[in-house]
Amino acid sequence: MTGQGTPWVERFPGLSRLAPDTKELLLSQSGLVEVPPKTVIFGPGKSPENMLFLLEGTVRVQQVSDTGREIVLYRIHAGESCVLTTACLLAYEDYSAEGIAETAVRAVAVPRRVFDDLVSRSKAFREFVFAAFAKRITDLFLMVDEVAFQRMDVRLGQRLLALADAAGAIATTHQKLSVELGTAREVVSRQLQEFQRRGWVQQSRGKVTICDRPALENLVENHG
Amino acid sequence: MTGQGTPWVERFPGLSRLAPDTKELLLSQSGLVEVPPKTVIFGPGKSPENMLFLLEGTVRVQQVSDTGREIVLYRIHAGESCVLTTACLLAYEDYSAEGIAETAVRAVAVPRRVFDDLVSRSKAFREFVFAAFAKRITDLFLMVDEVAFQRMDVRLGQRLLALADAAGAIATTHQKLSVELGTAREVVSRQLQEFQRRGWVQQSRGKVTICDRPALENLVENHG
DNA sequence: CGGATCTCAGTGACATTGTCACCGACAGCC
DNA sequence: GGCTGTCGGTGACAATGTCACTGAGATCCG
Repeated sequence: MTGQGTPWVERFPGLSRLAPDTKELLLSQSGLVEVPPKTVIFGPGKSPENMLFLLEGTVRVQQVSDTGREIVLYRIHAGESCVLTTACLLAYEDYSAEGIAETAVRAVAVPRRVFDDLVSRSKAFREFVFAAFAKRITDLFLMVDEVAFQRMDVRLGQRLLALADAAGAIATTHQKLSVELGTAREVVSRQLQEFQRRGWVQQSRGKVTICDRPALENLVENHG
Repeated sequence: MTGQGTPWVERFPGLSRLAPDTKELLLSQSGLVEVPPKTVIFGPGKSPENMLFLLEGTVRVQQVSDTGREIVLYRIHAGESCVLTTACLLAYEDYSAEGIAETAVRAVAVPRRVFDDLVSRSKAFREFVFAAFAKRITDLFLMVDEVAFQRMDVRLGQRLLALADAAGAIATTHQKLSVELGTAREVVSRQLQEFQRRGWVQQSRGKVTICDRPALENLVENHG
């Protein structure tokens, strides 16, 4: 898997510091995988057998409740790894989270055996792995905090700002936004109407456009 | 730290499988710590420098929101380790979780250097560590699910059942129960009144007693 | 003992959010 | 054109969160 040009390990901030022989091992023992958008990469009844390192695209990880409702837990972007989710799934069978390719995804698959070998040999690799775990766990702490204590309008404002492109446009439905926040569609509709009434956003079918970004930012900053 | 009788590593399900020399290393390079109840073991502005393995007692980990509200994230019991929380705190300074000794706690402290050495050398130790991470993360997934989607009466019922002793007694205040669930005291008071009205619990100052355990279990099972 | 003070729990009014049932508007597809 | 599915709007109601206030026990100390 030594591609032309810069090898992929250089694109991972934490991995570029690996020793040359470790990089070589990682490069030679891994394989490239590509999946189309909307592929379910892992989920109930579908465990991954490899650790993935994302080169391109994003993977959305969401929890599906037995009540049928859903909430987005986090996303894995290019330059990040799936190690922790994968590790969880390997250790515990009774999970209910699923990972879905939001875009076309290119990733490097590292077999479990190679992963374990690398953790054993390389201190830099260990630091990469533990940093990924740590980041994920602190993010989940903040997630719990947000879901438990933050007002809906603030959370919606946050997501709109995070999902908007440079022009302030967001191509999504109220339904999808409600899954982002783990709430009901009607709640999103009501909040967006209120935002529109205040002149902060414009709506059309399947699309939301931010008109007054500073106003939304102010809402988020002052959390109410 | 080679105590009399069985060494402490034998009390950890995942560690008893370590190779003899690894156990020896762990035993010789670690120290015993004891802290009184209510000690803040880690928290904002107080990073721990060691990984802890709990021999006795429990540690409560809770998130403190900037709004002043709190929620219990999980507990660490005897036979479990603090590795992941510790790892997080070492990696990220801007956390807002804190760990508090609920009881008197006896624990073994393993320096970071020794921890890293063990991860490098022992496959069994790696499995122990990754299993701990995996368990914690899947638990946090479920926690998010519960906070986002579960009804308050069901969640309160769960906690009452979990916290009650054999006689069904729970020595706690409504305030403390509200922190367990991340809600307001008034909400707990109202729910407990409803439970009492139905004859499921008895209340007195600083104490709740379960009278009809099957009824509560039924509430929890049928989640409504 | 009596009073000051604190914690604990109860209450009502109200705001926010979740649930349910239903409706019409729009887009794609024969 | 009509059929069908998705998308979004609406009103009524239930559940939960917020606020201000109350009194009942516990503790402390004079």
